[in-house]
Amino acid sequence: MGGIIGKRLKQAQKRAGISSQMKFGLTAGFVESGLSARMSQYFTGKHQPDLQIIKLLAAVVKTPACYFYCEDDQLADLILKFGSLDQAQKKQLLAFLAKL
Amino acid sequence: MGGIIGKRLKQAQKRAGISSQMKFGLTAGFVESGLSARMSQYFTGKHQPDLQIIKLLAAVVKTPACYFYCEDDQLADLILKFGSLDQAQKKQLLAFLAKL
DNA sequence: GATCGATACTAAGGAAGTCTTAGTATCGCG
DNA sequence: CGCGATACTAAGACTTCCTTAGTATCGATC
Repeated sequence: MGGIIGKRLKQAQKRAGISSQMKFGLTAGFVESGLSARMSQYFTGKHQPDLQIIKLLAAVVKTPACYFYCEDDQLADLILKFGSLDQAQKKQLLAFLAKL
Repeated sequence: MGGIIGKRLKQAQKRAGISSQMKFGLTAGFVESGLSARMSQYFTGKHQPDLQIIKLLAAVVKTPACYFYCEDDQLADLILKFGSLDQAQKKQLLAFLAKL
């Protein structure tokens, strides 16, 4: 029941090799006091961080912010991979897509 | 000033050929009273709708919800087009991406 | 096995945001 | 002009998040 944001946060943290929710938040620049509770609330889906907060977390794991709102696993995968392409590859991909 | 969500809402409304913010919201199932103000606040970026609300609006314009959080225009375009592919085409696309 | 630190989580109130109400301004049209 | 439709804004009601305080679990160390 964690909600999609929590699920994606969990995946992103694991992928980036961050050892705890706390470190995830600290690296994003959040103040330490009460952070454990806050992060937990995001991960469990109790509360929803707004886009500004998601952007800070997304930057830590070098992932497009919209990834955290994506319910479709295939599309999430696409967003992830797109984020790690260089500009030439992005053009190739969009060209391929146009011909489908 | 408008924020990315407002910008994407505007684009999506235009693309879907919806004549007003009000109709956009009504089709999404929101109650009529005060809706004009609400929609305007979303469009101008004064207030941020949460993901549940974005999902209802996204369904109206047949667009993945994460599109509305996407700041990169290229990626937004990719998300849009991905949403209109059939399953076979999606597989082709992901296969192409794997070979990049 | 007891203790300690680190981690994840929850409850409850204070803080900050959204939603509703009410109203303004603009535009096109009869 | 007068009217309806549209987009927008201000301010309070209302809802949600953030902070404080505390619980529970797990490993490691003694």
